[in-house]
Amino acid sequence: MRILIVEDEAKTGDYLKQGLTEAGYVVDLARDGMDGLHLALTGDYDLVILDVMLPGLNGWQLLEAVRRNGRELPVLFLTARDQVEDRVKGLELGADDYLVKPFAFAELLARVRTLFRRGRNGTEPTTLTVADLELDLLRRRVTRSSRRIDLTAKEFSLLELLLRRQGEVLPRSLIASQVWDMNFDSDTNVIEVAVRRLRAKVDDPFEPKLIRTVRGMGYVLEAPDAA
Amino acid sequence: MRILIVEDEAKTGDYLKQGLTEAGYVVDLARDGMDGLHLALTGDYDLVILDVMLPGLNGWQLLEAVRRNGRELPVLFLTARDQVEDRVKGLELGADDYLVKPFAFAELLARVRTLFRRGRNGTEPTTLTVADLELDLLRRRVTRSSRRIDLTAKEFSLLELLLRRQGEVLPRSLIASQVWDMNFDSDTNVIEVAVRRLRAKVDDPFEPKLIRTVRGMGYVLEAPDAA
DNA sequence: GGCGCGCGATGCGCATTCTGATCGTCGAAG
DNA sequence: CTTCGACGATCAGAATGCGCATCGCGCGCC
Repeated sequence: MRILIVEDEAKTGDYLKQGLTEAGYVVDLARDGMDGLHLALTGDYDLVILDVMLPGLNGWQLLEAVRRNGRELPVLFLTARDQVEDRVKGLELGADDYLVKPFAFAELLARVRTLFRRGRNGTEPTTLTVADLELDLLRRRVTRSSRRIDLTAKEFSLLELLLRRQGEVLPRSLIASQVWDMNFDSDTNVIEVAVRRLRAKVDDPFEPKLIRTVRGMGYVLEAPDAA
Repeated sequence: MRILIVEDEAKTGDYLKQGLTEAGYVVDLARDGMDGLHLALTGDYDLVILDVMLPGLNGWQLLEAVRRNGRELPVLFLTARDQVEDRVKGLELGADDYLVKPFAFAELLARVRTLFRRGRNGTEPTTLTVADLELDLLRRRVTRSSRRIDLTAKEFSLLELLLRRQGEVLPRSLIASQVWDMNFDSDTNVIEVAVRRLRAKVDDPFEPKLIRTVRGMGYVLEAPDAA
């Protein structure tokens, strides 16, 4: 299992390389976009981890070049929190997943493993679903009962979090730190409002309701079973 | 479940140690970075709680050293509010979560439990049971005899504590500090009231009664079998 | 430069929790 | 066996604080 990391920031790059090596992968590290592209085209990698901000050639330019060469290489994007636009671009270009910096290493590892699984079984669609609700990470599209739903960036991000951890009650502090980059100032209710808007789009026109409020605790997304 | 706390400030350290011990964990406390590192590498811990500001060796240096030794140890960072930079560094180094000081103890406890669930993948169970009573931590749901019971936040928290320490007689002072964030003012009877409400939901409609009062001592939850 | 849409802040209603008073019960001692 | 003291149980009203709907600003797009 060979992984190529393209990351210019030395500290992060070394850290990633070390961690993934310890996890049992063979890892190469390129420090800029041109090196990265060269390695990606010549080396025989099973996965590329790609920083968006790179000197020389940025992440999605690199990805574009790789795709033009007809490579099916799975790509995992790393983006800073304020580069959502880039992230979207990357996904449209055929990145298979992305991770917002800063991230927990365990999270990265999990994504990497998922990508490998996918790679072997042929390309599975990168979608998250619950009941008749479906979220397509690549196309950034949401449907429910086959009806297309348009979401804003925040709404999408929130729904994505809820879907990734479906069945779990997510405390507001967690949501705040994941979807916004704030350390929960309790004197704001942005979260409630965001949930309200999300519900208006994905729950109000449909049955059953998937987003449940757990008073004093947070929110869960789940298919309400009997009992 | 063994936890290592590395914290130089005596007050905070003692407070954490006491609280986590009462919650049922085995806790060691190191007062500086070098001690902490030594313990982290030699002791067999399931989680490290790490202050960023430490004499000798700071939090992320310690973390880096641990990672270099190939340890998969889950790490929870404690950072002051104005040390967001440090926090980011910590996360890049593979911290699994962070908490901004000052924090509510309940918040810490919740994070610790989440880390156990995720890190060890089920070492810490996601559901607690006694007799036909079942409590699902992730979904925050309670059932008895397969009948769904809706609990409020406080009720849930209280029942969770009783279940985690089932068979033990829990003094009121302990309950007060774990479920409420207070140091027992004896001139209130909130606990009795809360126990009453909880009993009304989980014991009154069922047999056998699981919550028992031990006069002069506190409360126990247990299945009243022979003995 | 105007317009529209997405975002975050303010004020209300209600579930939940606490307060305080009273009643019940357990245990010990006369 | 009876009585008394103390601790715990219970109840109803009060207060807290949470979650929701509405409102106005501001950014981005045309």
